[in-house]
Amino acid sequence: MGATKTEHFTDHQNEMATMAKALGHPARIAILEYLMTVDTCICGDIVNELPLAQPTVSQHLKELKNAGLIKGNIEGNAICYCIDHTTIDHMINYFSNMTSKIKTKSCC
Amino acid sequence: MGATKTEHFTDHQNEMATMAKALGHPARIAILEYLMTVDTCICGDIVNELPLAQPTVSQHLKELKNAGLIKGNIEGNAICYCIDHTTIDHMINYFSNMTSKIKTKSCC
DNA sequence: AATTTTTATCGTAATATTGCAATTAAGTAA
DNA sequence: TTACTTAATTGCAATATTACGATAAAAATT
Repeated sequence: MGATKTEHFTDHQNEMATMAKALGHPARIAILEYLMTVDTCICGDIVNELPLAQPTVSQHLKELKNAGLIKGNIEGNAICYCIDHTTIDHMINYFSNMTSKIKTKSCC
Repeated sequence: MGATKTEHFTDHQNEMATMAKALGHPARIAILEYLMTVDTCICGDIVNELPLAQPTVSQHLKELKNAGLIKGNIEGNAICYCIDHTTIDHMINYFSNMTSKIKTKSCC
């Protein structure tokens, strides 16, 4: 035991959980916010923006990439990172539509 | 090592990461979706809705509560759960505002 | 009072995450 | 070719998460 029982939940629930999990670390929130603020893809210097060692940042970038939230492109010996609009929009829509889906009256 | 270095990030980044982390499991996505669909607070039967044992569900509910996403009220020998609109709205707004903050052009 | 119902907590095993030093890989520059 | 730069990978220790059986706590029912 110890592993998440993904097979018992819908694809959509697993997909949203995967994206939320990827953002479930302040460093990865910081990376995403940084990628959002720059007006072009950024090559490299994410490491200098974060208070973490290079291997640690590399690992966080990998997780964001695995979750589909960012993309990485090889450019010479550097790598150009940017937001993956398709997946991010998918996640944003999920949360944006939440308000209209909440039918619960506050009773607690 | 192994613990998240929260002290290096802003309060807001940590707060968003905490909420995202709480939703980073399909069972907790499922719980939240269930609480959203019912038009009143639900007493108990969340366990019957999920393919997980009662202690496991109780643990997931605790994490959602710790993240501030849901509230629980004692009602006799049962507990009435419902969405915490204040925090959920906070999270929803964060993601809703993302679209306008993304200045990056797709270049990858 | 004894039983049942409902939910939380404890204890524990399996697995996953976080962080980084050391190293590797792969391109660039000298 | 020999450095230098940039980023990924490996290996490992510390910590956290996931899951559930067993048990406890607390109110309701009999």
